[in-house]
Amino acid sequence: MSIKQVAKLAGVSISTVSRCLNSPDQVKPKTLAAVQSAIDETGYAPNALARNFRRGKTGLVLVVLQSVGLPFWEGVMRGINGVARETGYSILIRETASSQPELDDYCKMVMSKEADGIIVLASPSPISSTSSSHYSNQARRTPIVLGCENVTDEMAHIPSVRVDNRRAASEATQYLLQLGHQRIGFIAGSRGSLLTRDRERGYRDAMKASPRGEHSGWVVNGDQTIEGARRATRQLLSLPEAPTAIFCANDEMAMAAIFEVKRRGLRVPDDISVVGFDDTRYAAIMDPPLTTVVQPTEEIGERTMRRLISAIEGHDIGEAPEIVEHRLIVRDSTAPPRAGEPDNRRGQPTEQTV
Amino acid sequence: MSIKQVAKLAGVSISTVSRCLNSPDQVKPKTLAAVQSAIDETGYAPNALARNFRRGKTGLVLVVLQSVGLPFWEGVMRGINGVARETGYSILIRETASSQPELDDYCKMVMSKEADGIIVLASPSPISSTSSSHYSNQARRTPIVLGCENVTDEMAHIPSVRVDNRRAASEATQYLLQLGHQRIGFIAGSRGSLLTRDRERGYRDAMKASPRGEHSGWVVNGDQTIEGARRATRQLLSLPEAPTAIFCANDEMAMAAIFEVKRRGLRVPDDISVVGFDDTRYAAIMDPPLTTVVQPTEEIGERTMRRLISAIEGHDIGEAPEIVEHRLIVRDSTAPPRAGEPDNRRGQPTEQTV
DNA sequence: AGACAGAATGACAACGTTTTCATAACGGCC
DNA sequence: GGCCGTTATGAAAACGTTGTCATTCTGTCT
Repeated sequence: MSIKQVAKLAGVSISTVSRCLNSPDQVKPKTLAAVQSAIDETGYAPNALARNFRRGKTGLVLVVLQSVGLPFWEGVMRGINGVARETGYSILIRETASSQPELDDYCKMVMSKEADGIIVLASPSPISSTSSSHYSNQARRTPIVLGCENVTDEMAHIPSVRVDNRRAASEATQYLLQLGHQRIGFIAGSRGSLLTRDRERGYRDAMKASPRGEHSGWVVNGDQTIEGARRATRQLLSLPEAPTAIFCANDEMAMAAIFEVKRRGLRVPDDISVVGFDDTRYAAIMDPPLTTVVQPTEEIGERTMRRLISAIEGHDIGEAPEIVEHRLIVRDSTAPPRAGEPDNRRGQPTEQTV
Repeated sequence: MSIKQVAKLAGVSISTVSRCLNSPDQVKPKTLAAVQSAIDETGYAPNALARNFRRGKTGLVLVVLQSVGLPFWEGVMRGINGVARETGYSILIRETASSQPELDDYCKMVMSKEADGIIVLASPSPISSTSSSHYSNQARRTPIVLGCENVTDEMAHIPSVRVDNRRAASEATQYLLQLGHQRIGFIAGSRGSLLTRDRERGYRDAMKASPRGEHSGWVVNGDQTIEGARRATRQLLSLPEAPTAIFCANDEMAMAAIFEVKRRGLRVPDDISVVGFDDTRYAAIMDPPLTTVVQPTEEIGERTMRRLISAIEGHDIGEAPEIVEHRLIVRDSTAPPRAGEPDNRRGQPTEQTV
């Protein structure tokens, strides 16, 4: 079942068989047919291991994400996969959820030819504080692109494809301000992530520009989790002057926020408006359907992958982020604040606080 | 940066360097140290391509799933990943969402040494009608395990790890019957999938065993999609005698069903009870929190992976499915039917029907 | 000291491709 | 028919590792 048997059976040399597979136009039709039938007869399948070894390429792209199963990545992965199929790459997945290796470890996988390049979609702690210089050296030579820049500061110089998180968040906040909200809370994601910090900055930009100025007390850490966002929401709702609107750094936390708001007996959007970020597949069928910032996820995936491939092929792709367009999609989770101030102590939780 | 340079620098042969890496105890401490420092100096990283080629193993497991981003697979993938890390395998992802290759194509990837084995988590059209015999031959030699058996009939004999979908669905239906519901609708998944058919069978088992007998008209195809489930729900709600409870083949469709029920102005569970299947990460924070069947997803992932590895190592793993325990978790989306029949024409849609 | 067992190391083949280079076949032209 | 320019094919090296086998070294025992 190696190329040698096929060659013998077809009565040609192994070079010819190889040529039949890789550049059939260089071989005479008659021999091509002979080889083809020998291949059919033996059921020969080229050994990818040998080929890749010889070529010095794995044909693999390492995709690092927090966890499979987070709806946001659906579109991004679709984009990546589309380009992968088109270009012959396969996708190696590594989840950071359980263990949290450093970026260096991923770069080593490229050095040791376990993959040709890296796409980082999420990485809670991608880099140790001690090895940052080493990392830089390593990463500079390694084809690597960030999708959505959901990463920490130290990686800020690595090429990325993403929306302008800061502007998007600013616009979403402005939208709430225009509706008439003045007390707007922000539920941030995980501490380390640039993406989250950018969104927080956008929120602050908009708040600062508003007549009421900045309300730094209204930024609460939701920790990028459902539980964290619920906790954050409870915090916001128990403030002496509770916000009339909550902007969440992603849809999942918005879902959690809405859940908590309702548990207090408050209504969305009547008592509290909620805005999310991402427009995941469930945003439109939530109750109420969620006003949120939509990112062109598939495009992000595609462009991330193309940029990475370009880097793998040795081109200089620079450091500048590629910015794609976002858009605020208004659904039913937002409304002007009520004339009378919402009384956030009115409702009782319908369930024990976890 | 190959083993040769290291050998030269350390003043030893390449065999010794190789031994230092693979069985350090067979080499004298002094030479080990010399080699180690040579490795450090050169920054040498073993070429995985060459090693795998030599060993004839890819160290890769192909995981086929419908789409990254579907919450259900989160736990399963975590289980798979845990075992993978422990055993040194990496995970190759292939999504069937966009293109739908046949199972044969995946088997070919194993034959051509692109992966060592296959885990099928979902596959809408895994096998062409024409090549089933060929497939069987191929698949019988190929290490392959199904997780959750979300697959078509022709693959029924392939080893799998899953819950007893039929019994689980039957029990969930029985629960609704015990609550007092008589008219219970079922929203099925995609046509081809065994898993879905098993759940439907379980539903029918329970309905047949109940005094009211079977109501085959109440099985509607939800197509495993949000849109499909919404359509199915609308269908059920416009029946002359609309059901007072709806059992959905998965949580996502249950979310969609609840959304449609509410759009009609009906309440869950007051007017209509809804039961899901899977207990995804959003089930508990839906409005109302969803009564659903929970599967031990992480355990499924783990056992699937272990079974596959066993097959890869040449052991006979048989054909019998490994069954893991399910459990109905009751939340707030289910309640006894109201004394008075719900009037399902009362409410008006609050939004255009899509 | 010599011999010998055992440990440590080295030389080299092998894995299955691709690719370069040289050779052989081919076809057209004088 | 011989010559030449193409085109088609074959021989062999190379990719970097592992593993087998033979060899050398080390230390211990007589």
